[in-house]
Amino acid sequence: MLSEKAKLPRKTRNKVQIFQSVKGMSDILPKDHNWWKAVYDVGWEISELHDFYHIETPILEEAALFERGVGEMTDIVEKEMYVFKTRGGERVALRPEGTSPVMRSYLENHLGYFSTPLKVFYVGPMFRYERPQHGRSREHHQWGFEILGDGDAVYDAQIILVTLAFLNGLRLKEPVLKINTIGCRVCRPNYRNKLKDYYRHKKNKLCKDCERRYENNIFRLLDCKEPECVELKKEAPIILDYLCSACNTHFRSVLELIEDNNIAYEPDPYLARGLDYYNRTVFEVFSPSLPSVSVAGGGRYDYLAELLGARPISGVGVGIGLERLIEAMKATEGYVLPVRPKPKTFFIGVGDEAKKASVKYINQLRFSGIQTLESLGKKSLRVQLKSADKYKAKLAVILGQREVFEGSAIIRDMKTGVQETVVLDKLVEEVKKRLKNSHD
RNA sequence: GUGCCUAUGGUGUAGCGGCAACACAACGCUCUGUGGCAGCGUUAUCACCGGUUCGAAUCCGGUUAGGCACCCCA
Repeated sequence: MLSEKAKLPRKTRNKVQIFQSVKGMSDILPKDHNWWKAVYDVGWEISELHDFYHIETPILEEAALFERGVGEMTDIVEKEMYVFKTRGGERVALRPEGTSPVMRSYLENHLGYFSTPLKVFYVGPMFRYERPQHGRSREHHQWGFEILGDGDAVYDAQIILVTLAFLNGLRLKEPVLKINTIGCRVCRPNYRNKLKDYYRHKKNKLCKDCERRYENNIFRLLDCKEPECVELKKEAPIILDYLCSACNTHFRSVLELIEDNNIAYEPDPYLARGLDYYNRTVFEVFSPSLPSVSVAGGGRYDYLAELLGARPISGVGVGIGLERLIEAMKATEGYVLPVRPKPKTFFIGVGDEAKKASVKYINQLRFSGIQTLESLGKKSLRVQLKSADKYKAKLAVILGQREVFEGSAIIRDMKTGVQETVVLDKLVEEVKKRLKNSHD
């Protein structure tokens, strides 16, 4: 439990305490405007191209939804979920992941009637009470794609394709797709037994953590990095040899489909996922510019609906970590954002009368779809022009007392310094004309 | 939850027991109707509390916060 005593904020100024964001949560700042805009713009465009529809579920859900869906024994639910009681006594949780809420909504709103399979995407914050670290915080944002209502391998492939299309649309270089299958409830227990058999007499050679994993989560033992465990792993049975024929066929189909689309992938027989609802296909995507953590992870979850107490409904989906994605974009050498900013117009008003008129004409320009900046709080023409330069405006409109009196305005091309006087009432079309002629 | 490291203007750093310095950013002025340059100015009781000392940003202890690794994950 957290201490009841309020913790002192770190920063103090003249003995006044300054608040800071709670541990592990950070602000998305104006300086990153273009990065987030690129992600949202590309995300929406790709989603529509791939026939995914928007869905948003509440950030708060009944805690039991995740306990049953994600699994009570998983780390996410056991030690990372924000759970609390509301004033009315309901036990709720900040969502740690997006798939269970989407399935809840599917069942509650009978979304199968909208289309089968249902293809949806969502974007929003997820919360996990973890120790913050590089690439990991207590609040992060995910873009998710889900396909519900059909278990065919073509949908596993489509989830992977839309994920890579998203990354490609953002010009993320050479994403690495790691893929595996974890079988189903027929073949997975079978494989688990084989693994137990293999390690039974080697337990004493494993590292401390893996001794524990042998009992709790034997699959995790396979991606341990301790040298002795890596050595033992070499001879360990791999799941591909123990798949039932249905799972085997399914996995082969998925691989064939992504090969047909020229997607490079790395089979990773040790890839597992930490959520109970997954079966068959699991995958993760890495960026070479951010190799330590995955930017996306997903898989098939044909058991989720049953775990939630409904009839079986197949599903497959992916979560893309947006902070990690943006970090990977930033870390890519020579990276260029895919969205081109529109040319901006800077409006300068000098003198009280002109300032008043400026507000009106700025509003007209904006109404016509022209991004218009200003720093009317500043007095002199020189200083306002300086701002125009700083914000890299394409054009500056100058309105002084003289112009207001004459019913005119000056349009200045910020690059060439060429100025023209135009009729004030035709300002919008004159500005439009000059923006259209520009090539950048 | 375990271990390790760090804390000086808005940002990045210097100072290593004796006057808190530099670069960049922001804002202002030189310059009241014309930007990019230049000069000047403003922005820090050195995270907090306590100890050692004639003297502490500097050494010691505690607190808080942040970072990194493990666990796990987007």
